[in-house]
Amino acid sequence: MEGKATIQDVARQAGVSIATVSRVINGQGGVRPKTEARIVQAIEELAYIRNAAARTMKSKATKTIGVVVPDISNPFFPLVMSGIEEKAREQGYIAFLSGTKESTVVEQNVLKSLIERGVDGVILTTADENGQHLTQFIEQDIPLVAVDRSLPHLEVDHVLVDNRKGAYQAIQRLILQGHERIAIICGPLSTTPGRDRLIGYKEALHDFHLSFNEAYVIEGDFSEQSGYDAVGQLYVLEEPPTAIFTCNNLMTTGCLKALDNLQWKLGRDVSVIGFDDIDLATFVQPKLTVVSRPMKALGELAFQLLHERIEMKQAIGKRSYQLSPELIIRESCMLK
Amino acid sequence: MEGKATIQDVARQAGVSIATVSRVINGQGGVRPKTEARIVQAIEELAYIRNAAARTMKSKATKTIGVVVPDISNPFFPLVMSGIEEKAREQGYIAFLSGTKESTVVEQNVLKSLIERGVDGVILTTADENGQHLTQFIEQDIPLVAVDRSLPHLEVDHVLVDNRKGAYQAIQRLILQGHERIAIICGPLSTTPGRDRLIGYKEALHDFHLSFNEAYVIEGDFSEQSGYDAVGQLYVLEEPPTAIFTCNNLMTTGCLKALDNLQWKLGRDVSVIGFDDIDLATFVQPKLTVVSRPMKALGELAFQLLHERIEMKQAIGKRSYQLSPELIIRESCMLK
DNA sequence: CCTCCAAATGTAAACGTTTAGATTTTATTC
DNA sequence: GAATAAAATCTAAACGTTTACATTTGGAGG
Repeated sequence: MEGKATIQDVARQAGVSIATVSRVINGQGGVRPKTEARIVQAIEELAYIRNAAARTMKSKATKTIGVVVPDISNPFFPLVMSGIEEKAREQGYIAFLSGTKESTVVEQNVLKSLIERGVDGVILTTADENGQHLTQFIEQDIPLVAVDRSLPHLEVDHVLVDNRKGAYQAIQRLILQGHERIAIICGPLSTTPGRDRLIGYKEALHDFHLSFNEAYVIEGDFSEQSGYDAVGQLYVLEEPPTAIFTCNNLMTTGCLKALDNLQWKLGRDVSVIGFDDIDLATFVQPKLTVVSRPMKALGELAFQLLHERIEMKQAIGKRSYQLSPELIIRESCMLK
Repeated sequence: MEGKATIQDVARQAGVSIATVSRVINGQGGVRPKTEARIVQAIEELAYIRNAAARTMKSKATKTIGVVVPDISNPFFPLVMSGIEEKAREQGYIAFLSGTKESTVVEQNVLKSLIERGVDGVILTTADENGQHLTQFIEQDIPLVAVDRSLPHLEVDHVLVDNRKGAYQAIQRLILQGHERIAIICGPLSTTPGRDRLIGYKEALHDFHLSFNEAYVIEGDFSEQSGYDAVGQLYVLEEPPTAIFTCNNLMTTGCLKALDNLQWKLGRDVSVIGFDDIDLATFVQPKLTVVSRPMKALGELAFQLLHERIEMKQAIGKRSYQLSPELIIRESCMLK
């Protein structure tokens, strides 16, 4: 009774050959009901569980995917992950989750480790959009779906948020409320989301004939600290902005902390619109107006695309989706 | 140049046998530098990546673990996961993450799926502490570590938080501030954390000679909604409590929303202490006093224990850790 | 009670590694 | 330069499946 039972053990116990057992396990039919019953019983008696490694050796597939994100503890990713994981489970897949801490090198190692383990596909929010570190990965042609951050040089599926539009909507709102000095705390311009949200900002200013002022653009790095620091910089300007648009959840958090610290009153002295609808948004007073991304849907769609690619092996062209963010209007922007 | 390169291909290219290649790959030494160089070159030329499935067939180990939690989108778990994942990566492990949606059946399926894939160990926050659904799993004797929720009937390592103490500290604080009508919105009494926090509450009342009042105990289910509803029940009491202790992050969120709705002023009409230091805590006005759990440390310790068990195969006794929570005093409890 | 055919079952090779044990090569000593 | 020991390398057998192909079995029809 030692070590895990194998298909051999089951075959012996049921008095049949391993081929027959295999057929039962895989539900391929062509087995006499009486025989099948014996086999099923043997399986239960021995608590037999099939060995995926051996199975993989023949069939290649592992029914396993990898999910690689820059930062597991950023609330955005667990929400995306939950969408992925749920859909994956429905299809009999199971997902590795790895964080890269925004490091290209770690990302490369993680991907290698995933390839070794034979994942059928990978969903990636890359730490480095230029994507040169991914060549090794691409060579293996394992299906890859980019989420949230694009890989412009790679022929892979994309699931992105329409960042330009989200930012545009936010700025438009602020402008319509009479603001003219609008600052943006944007993400690293080396990333698509960072760049696109800035573009949306500029487009809105342009469309409404407001002038663009360098001083109102602070480039953060998506961290809470950078949001905090940015507010400090804006506050000491000769003409501080009357409205601030923060480009991700963490920087929003930092921004709000800084405002609180500086006694720069949210909703009275300064209007704020944040990116991403975090818990926090409805708890600050006044409640925060935000651009909300459909995070779970992002994950679900990403898995669906990946799954399609895994199933049909023929090459299909690169597909790009841009889900629309939604402006959720609360109370943090006052009329000017 | 098609299909992934195998150790065979490398051997042919380098003009050696597969055994020698294997030795190089695994850094076992006993290979002439010149030979090794040829092999390394061949590996690079062919972009060879070793096949974990085949390797697993011989060595058993997969350098893979499973992490199973009730709810991926509850911020608590990603934080634990980040601790696990980081330590795991350092040791060359990679982790599956699965959510069970608090369902025993899903949990069972997920675990089976993990066993099939040969995980070396599992870190589990179970949906059902009685643990009967885990017998199949235990039979396989795969190392298992229980995190946050205990499995009292199972001989497995535990990494818990001292919930009793955390609750005690919170209630003690409230009592010392002069409160006598203190409510608790606790978790399901079928779970250890649910029960233990209630026990801590009772102990504190007892030690300070306050009488215990059934009406001030509301059993929630750890969901935001249940926290919200609980406050409703407390509010309509003839003698509403002057302080509320909420037993997890989601219920705290629900509680705060309800207070806001009812215009039951936090920190003025009612004091609140929450469990878990969520972002939100520093954003409500007044800032929330909380019992804070060391979530990342929880994950790190869990992996460490698991790793130890995986390494040394000899049976070691069951180990239990209780990490201490910390009372972080802010402004949400006023003197009575 | 044969024949014969389809259905059921069995046999054996392959998947890509690791590794014990056999064999070859190299270096050392006289 | 032969003998020998040590080092390097090779051969081949597993590991637990799946699956093409071979073989057996059970009945229907005569």
